[in-house]
Amino acid sequence: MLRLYDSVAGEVRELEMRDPGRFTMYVCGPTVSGSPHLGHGRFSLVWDVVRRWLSFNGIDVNYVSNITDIDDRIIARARDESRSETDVADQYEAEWVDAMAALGVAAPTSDPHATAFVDEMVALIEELISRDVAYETSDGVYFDVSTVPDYGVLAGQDVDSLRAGARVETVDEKRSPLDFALWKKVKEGEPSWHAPFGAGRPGWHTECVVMSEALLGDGFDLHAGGLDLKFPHHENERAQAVVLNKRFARRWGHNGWVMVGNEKMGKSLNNFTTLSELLASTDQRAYRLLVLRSHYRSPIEVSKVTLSDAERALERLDTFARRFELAPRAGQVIERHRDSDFAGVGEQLLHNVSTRLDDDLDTPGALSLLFDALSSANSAADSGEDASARELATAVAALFGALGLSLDGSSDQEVSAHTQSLVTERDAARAQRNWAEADRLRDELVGEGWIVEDSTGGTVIRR
RNA sequence: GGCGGCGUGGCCGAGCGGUUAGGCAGGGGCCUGCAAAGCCCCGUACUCCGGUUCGAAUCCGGACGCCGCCUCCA
Repeated sequence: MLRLYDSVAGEVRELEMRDPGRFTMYVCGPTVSGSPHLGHGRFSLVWDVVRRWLSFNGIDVNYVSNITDIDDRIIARARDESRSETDVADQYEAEWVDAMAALGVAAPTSDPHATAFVDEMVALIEELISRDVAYETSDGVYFDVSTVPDYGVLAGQDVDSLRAGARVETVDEKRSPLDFALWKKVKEGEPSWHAPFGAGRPGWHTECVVMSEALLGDGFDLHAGGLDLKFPHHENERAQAVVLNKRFARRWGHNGWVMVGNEKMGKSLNNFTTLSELLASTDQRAYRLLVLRSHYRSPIEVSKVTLSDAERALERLDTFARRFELAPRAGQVIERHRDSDFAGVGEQLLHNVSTRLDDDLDTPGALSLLFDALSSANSAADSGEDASARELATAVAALFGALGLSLDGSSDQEVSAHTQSLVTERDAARAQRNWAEADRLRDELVGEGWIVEDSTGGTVIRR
């Protein structure tokens, strides 16, 4: 079973399942107030890999990831652009869905929208008020963090030190600067929902508690997201649940940032590359490979250099797939372990890779094994050991598939009659050892954009 | 101010006390008519200074540099 670093325990722990064989995970999704960027891509890819790995191992994964479709920034943009909040949210949700599909991120089992759960949020807030852990002010309802004994576990600090560093002035009626909004009362021109404590909209932290509990039930197995959500978002979610004696999430996982020139990429720094920009200019698999190449908790540097680096590695993988005609195995959505993919030396590879991945998702370690195996398979094939070469190659492809990376072994291209005749002529020239003519024909093919390679079967071309 | 993280060879990036990470780029070689692909070999690496140890990139202490969280952010 997969072991992952748990942010509350502060150590790597084996995941546990509330219901054996069925894994429940909640990943905080995007606020659809703008175009998704590389940071969104990273968290999606990381947790997609976790999901795929569990699934590959025969576990049914219930993967919930929300869409926050009401929020201050959505309202601000709607106002700036003189359109409705719904319009803004719909546009960026559509962009989100497209980007996820392009990245090969499997669609969530459920994708709850915050606006569809407002009634449940209101009910939760009422309960928190009745328990006297939340209080109303003139502009909203706030959660009193002093009522949660271990508030700060995720931040790794106690309440006093958090309070000391708080950069928010206590100019309102909040009891503590750390208290956070459960409900924001409506202001002029804002969308709102009715509530006993005044019309308004839910706070972000309340949304995820309600949606995760509603769809996965209490004590679900893993709550994950980007490191920047650890505090205060996840801390605050947890506070609301814990104060009501709920177990909430059994494990908490956080992935590292995307860095841009030594700075964290983020909305506040306005230094982000959108996913559509990325996907328009690179192989769609390049970012996934980049993400897999570093540990999920480490920061990653995404640049033109690291991306093109990944693209070259993909070319090598595709060449490999072509050599072993692995195309039929490519591009499957959620792979399940199949014994037929892992025979002989391939089974050994599966074992070794599993050991790495189960150890806090050591994808860099797994990749190094896969690349080693790739070389070994090529080597075996070079020396005519076809059986073991094929065992390895099949396993390599299946394991890349398990990580969501499909190898493109396709070679069928549209070849015009003219191009085909050049190929035929070249083979004839080569048969006559007329190298000058063969080279001239090769140059002509290359001039048309083909990559030309000689094989035992003659000239092979591809784009 | 509080808390946390990082500093590895040209670049990216693993490493959690002793043995090859891996990728990309570069050099040499094998194979090939020449290429391409593939395979093999190679590189000045662990910020610095102390310490622990038979042995440290890896543990401890210190210095320097960098980043993040404590506010919306994946």
